[in-house]
Amino acid sequence: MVHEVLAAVLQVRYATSGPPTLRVLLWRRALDPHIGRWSLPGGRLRPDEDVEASIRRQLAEKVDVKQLSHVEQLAVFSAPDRVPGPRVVATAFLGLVPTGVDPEVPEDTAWHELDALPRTAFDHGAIALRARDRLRAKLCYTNLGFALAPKEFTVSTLRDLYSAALGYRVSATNLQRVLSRRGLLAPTGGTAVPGRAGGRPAALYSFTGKGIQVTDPFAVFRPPARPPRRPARRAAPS
Amino acid sequence: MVHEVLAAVLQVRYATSGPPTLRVLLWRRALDPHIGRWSLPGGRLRPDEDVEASIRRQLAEKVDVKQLSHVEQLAVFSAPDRVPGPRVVATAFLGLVPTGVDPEVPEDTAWHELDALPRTAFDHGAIALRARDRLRAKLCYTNLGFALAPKEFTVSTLRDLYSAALGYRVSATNLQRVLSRRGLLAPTGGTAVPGRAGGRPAALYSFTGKGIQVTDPFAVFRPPARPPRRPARRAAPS
DNA sequence: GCAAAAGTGTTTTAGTTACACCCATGG
DNA sequence: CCATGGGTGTAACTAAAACACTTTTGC
Repeated sequence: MVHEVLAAVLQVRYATSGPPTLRVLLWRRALDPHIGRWSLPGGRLRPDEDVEASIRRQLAEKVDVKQLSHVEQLAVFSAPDRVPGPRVVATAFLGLVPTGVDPEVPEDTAWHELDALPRTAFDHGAIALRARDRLRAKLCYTNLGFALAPKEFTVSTLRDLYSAALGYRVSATNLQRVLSRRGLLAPTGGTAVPGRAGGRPAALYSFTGKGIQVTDPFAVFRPPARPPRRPARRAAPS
Repeated sequence: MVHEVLAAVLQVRYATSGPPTLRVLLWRRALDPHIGRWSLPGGRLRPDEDVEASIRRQLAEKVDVKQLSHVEQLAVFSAPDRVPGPRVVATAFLGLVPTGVDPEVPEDTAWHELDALPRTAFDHGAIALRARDRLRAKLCYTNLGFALAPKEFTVSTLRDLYSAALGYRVSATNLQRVLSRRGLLAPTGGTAVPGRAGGRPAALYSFTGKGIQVTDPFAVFRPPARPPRRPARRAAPS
C-alpha cells in the first residue's frame, strides 16, 4: 500500500481588481490518470520521515518552506477507489502562507479561488474545501490570523484578510476590539501612509505570538476558574 | 508500508464507589514487542475498506458495533520509529460508548481510567489522551453529549457524565439551561424514582438528535446573520 | 472646507454563571 | 415535619455587535 501526503496550501491574495480572495495552490497533472486536471501538491511518504516532515519536504519544491506560516493535519482520505489503480491512502494537510509573500511557483502551478475551483483530480477538490472549513473554524477561536497576515498590517488590511477567509464582511471596529482584548494585537508604533483619497493614517499592528494557540477554548461549560466573587455573604441570624 | 487503525474507545463508567470516571478500553498485548503492556484495539487496514470501516470492523470483535454511539478520526501517527520493526503508520480514532451499556469484552481487555493510565505500548497512551482532549473540546461546542448518555437520563446523571468527561464539576442547573436553550434536550415525560434518601423525583430527558452537530459554531466573528435591528432610525433634520 | 478613512466611546444585546428560593418525595 | 435532592426564577456578569461620533489625512 502506498501512503501519500497532500497539502491544501491557502493564501489570501489580492487580485488586480476587486477584494482579495482565499486561494489554494494547485498543480496541473502531467501524468495519465486525470491528466490535465488540477491537483494538490504532495507525494509519497518516505520511510525515514513522518507525515509532517514529508509534506514540508514536498512543498519545498513549490513554496519556500520558510514562507509557510502554519501546517496542520486535516484528515486521512482512504476510500479504496479514491484513485484508480493500486491503492493510495492520503494524509491531507492544511498549509497557510501569509498575504503579501508571492512565492516563486513552477510553471504548472497556480493559485485558484476556493469559491470557483476548477475540475480537480481525484478527491482533491473535497480536500481543499475541508481545508477551507478548518481555517474558517479556527480563525474564530484561535489566533490563526497570524498565519494569514504579514508581519505588520493595519486593522483595515486585517479586516480584508478575515473577510476573504471567512467569506463574509467583518467589521474592522469589532475585529480590533476582539483581538485586542485577547491580547493578540500589539501596535508597532508605525503608521501607514494614507491612499490618494486621503484619510487618517492607519496605525500598524503585529500579532504578539507566532505559534497557534486557542484563545476561546470554552464556549460554554467553563471550568469554575475563579474563586467566588463575594466571599461568604450569607448572614447568620442567631 | 503497513497502515493500521487504532481506536481510543471512551466511556464514562460508574465504579462500585465514588463518582463515575472517564475510561478507555485497553487490551493487553500477547505478542512480543511490548508484550504485556496495554494497547489500543485495532489492526491492519484491509485493501477493500476505508479507515473508518476498518476500525468499525476491528472493534466489532471487542465491542458490539451498535453500541458505538460515535466514531471520528483523530489524527495520523507516523513517526518512523513509533513501533519497532517494519514501519507502521496509524490512523487513530475516537470512539464513544454510552454510559450504562456494559459490552462483553474479551478476557484480555479492560477499562482504564484516563487519569491513571497504566504503562502502554508504543504511543498508545498519547493517542488515548488526544482522544480525551478531543472529547472535552467537542462536549463544549457540539451536542456530543448524546454519545455519552443513555437513551433516557436525569439532569443529575447528565451532570455526572459531563463532570467525569470534562474533569471538573459542572452545575446541573446551568447544564440544563444551556442544553435546553440549544434545543438539545427533550423531556420524555417519565420520572425517575427517588433514592432511599428521598428527594423530588427527577424528570427524564433524552437528546433530540442522534448525529453530531455543531451547536456553537462561532465563538466570535459571527457572520452578520440578522438584518438590522432598528429599521432606519436616523432623524432627518433640516 | 470637505470627503475619506481610522479609531474611540457608548449603548444594546445575548448568553452564561451565580444564587436564592420553591417543589416533591422518603422516612 | 424535615432532610434530601430536583427544579425554577432572577440577578449579576461578561463579551461581542451595533452605531454614533471624533480624529487625521489628501485634495
